[in-house]
Amino acid sequence: MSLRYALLALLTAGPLTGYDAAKRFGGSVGHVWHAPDSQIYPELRRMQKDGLIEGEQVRWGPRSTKTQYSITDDGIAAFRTWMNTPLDHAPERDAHHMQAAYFEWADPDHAREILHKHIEYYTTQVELLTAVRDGIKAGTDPAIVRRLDHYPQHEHARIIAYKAYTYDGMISRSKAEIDWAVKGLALLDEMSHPVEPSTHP
Amino acid sequence: MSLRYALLALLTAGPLTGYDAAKRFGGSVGHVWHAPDSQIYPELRRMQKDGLIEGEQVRWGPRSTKTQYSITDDGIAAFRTWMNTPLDHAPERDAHHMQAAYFEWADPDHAREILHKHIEYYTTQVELLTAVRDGIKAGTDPAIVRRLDHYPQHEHARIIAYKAYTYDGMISRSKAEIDWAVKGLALLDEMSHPVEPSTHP
DNA sequence: ACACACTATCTATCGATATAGTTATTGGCA
DNA sequence: TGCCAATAACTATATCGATAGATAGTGTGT
Repeated sequence: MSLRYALLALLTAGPLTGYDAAKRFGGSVGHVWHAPDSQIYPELRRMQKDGLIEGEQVRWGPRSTKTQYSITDDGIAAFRTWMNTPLDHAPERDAHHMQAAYFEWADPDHAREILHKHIEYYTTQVELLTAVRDGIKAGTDPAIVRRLDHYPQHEHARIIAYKAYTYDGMISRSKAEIDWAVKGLALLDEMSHPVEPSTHP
Repeated sequence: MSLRYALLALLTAGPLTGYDAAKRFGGSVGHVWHAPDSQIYPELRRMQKDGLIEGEQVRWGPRSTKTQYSITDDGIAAFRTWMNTPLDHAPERDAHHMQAAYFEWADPDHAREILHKHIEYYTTQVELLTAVRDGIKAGTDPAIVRRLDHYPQHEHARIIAYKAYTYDGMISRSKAEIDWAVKGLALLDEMSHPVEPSTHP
């Protein structure tokens, strides 16, 4: 169900084609919510059927059209309702942490490689997320620019603050993953080469 | 595919029925990997068909039997291979952070409730995870006791250390979620009631 | 003898995701 | 003019996962 609300959220910043939405989910918004186009097109049609959005054929070059979707009043109401509803917490399903729990089954070098990949991945994430957050705060991120255009000045600070807040959370989480993996490398060292006997008197 | 390896991991500590596995995923192991029984029974049959596990009919009371599965050599090899393989990182899909990004659409009181629920959930998680981790370290957790029984003494320290390490990671993550939500409450306060004009001279 | 909670297994269905395509058009560049 | 990347839209398939059941035997207590 969340894809639906992710799409409604995008549409509160103005009309989009399915292709536009797919691009967003592949770009900056995709760091919080990702979806492939094969999910987006059918979902948009379902949402139109449910009256949450309207599709309009707009010109695309001289001899073709594309479908541009706009949020309806019903869509806005549904989005507002969802925004006021606490979400359930999905049961954990974390393959990376599960794998680490059984490192005694891995070669130490492979375990190290696994943790290095983890660090690498989240280091990239931190960079990407930080860039997006800074772009949001500076008002240069294209998505936020487009959004602010649709809202009065006095709401801009709030809109920016909540988005930056979300990205701050994602950044903290990524940094926590890096810290965890670094600790794991130390643990692997500790468990691999035997402890030197103490030379204390 | 990860359910398969989660099941193999469980089976490296001894044979299990589908019901046993379902109980584990509902219990302490379930904090890292959860699966409903409706997924477990068919997956076990597929794994048997693939030669990773063997099923044996064992007596259950005077007039019934149950199927107990044991890991095969092929299963051990497959698990070891997986344990040496870095996993892909799934694209983000975080409804809670996404929702927070659009808090300007929520009533401030509802947004606060949402964050309070978040704090409540992860506070419970921290308690549960800490209890499990301490039980692992103390060697009282039933799952770890059963596992250690199957392995020589000199491996016990490693087995315990990696499992405690995993739970430490989950605990840190849960605490990070709590911190994030607490910051969110402060932000909501800041954004809701207007800043008093400074009375500085 | 019966109630009842627990153990054990299995099925059906729906929606969500991942993967991998196909088809066609546009707009810019060589 | 022809090529090509990007745009646009859609399809097909498979697996995953959530939810809600059905069915039946076991062990305990009354």
